[in-house]
Amino acid sequence: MKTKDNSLKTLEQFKDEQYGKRGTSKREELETGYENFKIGALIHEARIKKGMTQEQLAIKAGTTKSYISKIENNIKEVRFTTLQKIVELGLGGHIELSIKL
Amino acid sequence: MKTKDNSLKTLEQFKDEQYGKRGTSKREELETGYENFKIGALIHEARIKKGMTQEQLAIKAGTTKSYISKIENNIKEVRFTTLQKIVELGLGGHIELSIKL
DNA sequence: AATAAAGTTATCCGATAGTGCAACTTTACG
DNA sequence: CGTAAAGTTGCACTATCGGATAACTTTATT
Repeated sequence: MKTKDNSLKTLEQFKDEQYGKRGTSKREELETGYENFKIGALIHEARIKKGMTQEQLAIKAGTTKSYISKIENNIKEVRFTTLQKIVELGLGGHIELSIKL
Repeated sequence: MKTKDNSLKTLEQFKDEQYGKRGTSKREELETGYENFKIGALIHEARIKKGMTQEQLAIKAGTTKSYISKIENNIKEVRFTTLQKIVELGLGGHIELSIKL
């Protein structure tokens, strides 16, 4: 459970909660890395917007709720096709991706 | 060199761009994006637009040209963070990704 | 035609994505 | 409060990504 009132978090709030409390210095990694956190935060945000639980999303996407949790918290890396599977099958949406040069 | 159609530069054209004129880059407006896409084609197109070889891209991105080739031909799956690494470090660009519900 | 650059393909193998189960914690709600 | 739903975490396991190297084919240039 993320919020008490069903409202969406900002990305900063999400980062604070997920990475600020552990004591591990993953925070610096967030700022200088490849912005991996965006994936988990994006999926989380999209799922909440659809009003789905992790388990509902997992079943639709053909995976497990534990895996969804790990992805949303950036514990596991995601293969790109897996990301597409979760978004398209699970959330009923689609990914728009562009490479800006 | 893959084909002799217009999408690929000759070696001389490439050298002109890379080592010749170091003036203002006119590539900033380049963008490669799809909704229904094969990730390999996306990377390939972006690489050609930057006038880079697979090997140059590989070195910049911290990988090998054989891996770049396999990705462009959709032989290997790509981890999302690897995709970011290739685009940001290798191509000097960035990914814009959004989930449409 | 010869040579070199660019790209493809093959193979090995350590690292890790992803599965599945289960126990645990946190939150929601009567 | 007590219960259940939602979410988190851990562990063992399998599939495969991805690094490294090298041989090979295709294309470009002289």
